[in-house]
Amino acid sequence: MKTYREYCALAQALDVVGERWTLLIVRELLIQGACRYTDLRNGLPGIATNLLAERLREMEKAGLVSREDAPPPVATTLFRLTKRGEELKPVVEALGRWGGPLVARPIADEEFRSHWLALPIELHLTDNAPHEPPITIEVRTGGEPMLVETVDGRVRARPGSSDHPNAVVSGTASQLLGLLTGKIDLAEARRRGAKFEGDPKALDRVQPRP
Amino acid sequence: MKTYREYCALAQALDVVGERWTLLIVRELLIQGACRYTDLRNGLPGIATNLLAERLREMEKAGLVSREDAPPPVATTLFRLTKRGEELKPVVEALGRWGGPLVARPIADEEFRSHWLALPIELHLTDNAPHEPPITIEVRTGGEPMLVETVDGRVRARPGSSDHPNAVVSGTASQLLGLLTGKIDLAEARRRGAKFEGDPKALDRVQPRP
DNA sequence: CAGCATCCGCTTTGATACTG
DNA sequence: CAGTATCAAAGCGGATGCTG
Repeated sequence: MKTYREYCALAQALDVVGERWTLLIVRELLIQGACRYTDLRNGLPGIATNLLAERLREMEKAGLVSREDAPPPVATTLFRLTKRGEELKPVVEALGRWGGPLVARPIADEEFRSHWLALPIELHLTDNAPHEPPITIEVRTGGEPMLVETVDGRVRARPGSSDHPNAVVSGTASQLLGLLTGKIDLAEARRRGAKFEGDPKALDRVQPRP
Repeated sequence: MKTYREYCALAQALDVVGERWTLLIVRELLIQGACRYTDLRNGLPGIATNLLAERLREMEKAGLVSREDAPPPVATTLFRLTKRGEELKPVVEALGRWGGPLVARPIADEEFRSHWLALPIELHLTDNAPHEPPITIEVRTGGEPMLVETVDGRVRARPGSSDHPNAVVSGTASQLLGLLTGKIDLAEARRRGAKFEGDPKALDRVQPRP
């Protein structure tokens, strides 16, 4: 990217992360941790492969990303955020918060990956009873299932499933997003076609209090 | 900008504000309030005039900016952030904070406008004695002077000068930035060529406490 | 198959000139 | 002052091919 050539922290930040795709690559690495090239491509529908390679090189040079060889038997390259790269989390969160209203609607003709739910979940959900025993909700939509867990008074989301979750929800991305962020209640979510099994109190536990 | 077509708040936010120049236009309007076209051009060195016009049109359509005719006798068009546009402040602050380390060095061959100091000043400075009478520091560098004031326990910065400031500092952008954000002390700033007149306690009042 | 590099057509940007 | 018009250069997207 052509630099703005301004002595201004904002402009210099944009010189580094303002190019197309860069912050979405950061999103993938924040959510998924260390990623293979192919994992990144799957999480970034529409990116041209040469652009992904170029961005990763630039981000490595800028100190945002490090490249490491996975130990045998995997023997593949892993990309990981550096400390400096992780520090972009507040930027991603601020943008995600601002963009929240833009996805408060049914999903249109857009791509979706279930692990993207991790962002709004960790942004909007809270543990309303941090001293109770932890709970787990399994969230199923589209591809891989996600686990929503209370831990240390925070709500965490990660790919995976559980043998004994307190509840299991499934539905479209917008149904689950609306339900989890408390924009709609369980009855409304069911009316719209979402499925919920297990303890409704688990949902109350993490939905943001109005 | 081509949209990412992802059902993700971050991607949708970037669809709106991710294009080149857009967040810098937001910076100008956040710092300066309502601006004429020419004011914006002056605060965005290097922008092509057709791009500025195009971005303003897009931002108006996206609901970030409104256009109003200034009352006589000025009779010019003013651009102003809408409520939705103002809500980008946390995004600009997060990026500015992340970019801070990138300008913790002498100014190189880069453009600088004194009003850009408002961002780091309001971001890093605090009123360390909110119950004392308010103070004012005049900051002179490059073009127009800036005023740094304590008000309601916060530190505010705006273009302008004062008849009886508690102190007046002048120097290069990097000297003033280093001094105000407490990265260097007064003696060091003077050693590097900055001038300071008035009450050194005014500086102590607002420099961030380590 | 994972991890790219190359090529090509299209879009966006930047610089300059010009206008009501 | 507040833009529009024009055009070259750079960036992007898509397809394809190469290498360990």
